[in-house]
Amino acid sequence: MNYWLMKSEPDEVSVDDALAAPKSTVPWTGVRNYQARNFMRDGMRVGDGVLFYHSSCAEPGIVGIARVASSAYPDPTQFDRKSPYHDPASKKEEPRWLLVDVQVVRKTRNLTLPELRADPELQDLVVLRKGNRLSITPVEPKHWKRIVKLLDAG
DNA sequence: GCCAACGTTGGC
DNA sequence: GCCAACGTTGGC
Repeated sequence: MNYWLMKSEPDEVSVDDALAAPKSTVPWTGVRNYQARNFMRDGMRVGDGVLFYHSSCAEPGIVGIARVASSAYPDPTQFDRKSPYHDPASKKEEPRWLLVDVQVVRKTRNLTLPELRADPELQDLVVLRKGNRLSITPVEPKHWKRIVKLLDAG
């Protein structure tokens, strides 16, 4: 079992939006970065733990615990001309972009970015690295445990 | 809105 | 294959 942190802009899909969806599950559309795609394609398994992170918002931070709910499959928005994620270079028979379904297990308090940065045990969390822009990053088990502990501590 | 950091594109 | 120009991310 692996662990991941996945960023979503709450203006697009917030943790509340995901909770309100059928089975609290949303397709993780719009990933257009090869490294992030490869994590979904090659690294993720159903049941993997996911930290649901809100980015590009007033208070960035971890706002929920989720799980990987499907294996990787083609992201339909790449073929949708009206979608901002449309990729005219991608072919149906050879899709360039993939996604997984993500199921929210529980909403948590917002464990904010400053709190994460302030924790000595999370110094080398991938998402905290300078210049990191990847929307999907692996999370080490020790970091997962620490973060869950911080979330439970309220 | 600014801008640092990084990824992608395309001319050569 | 190099690398300058450009585009995007995302915190502030």
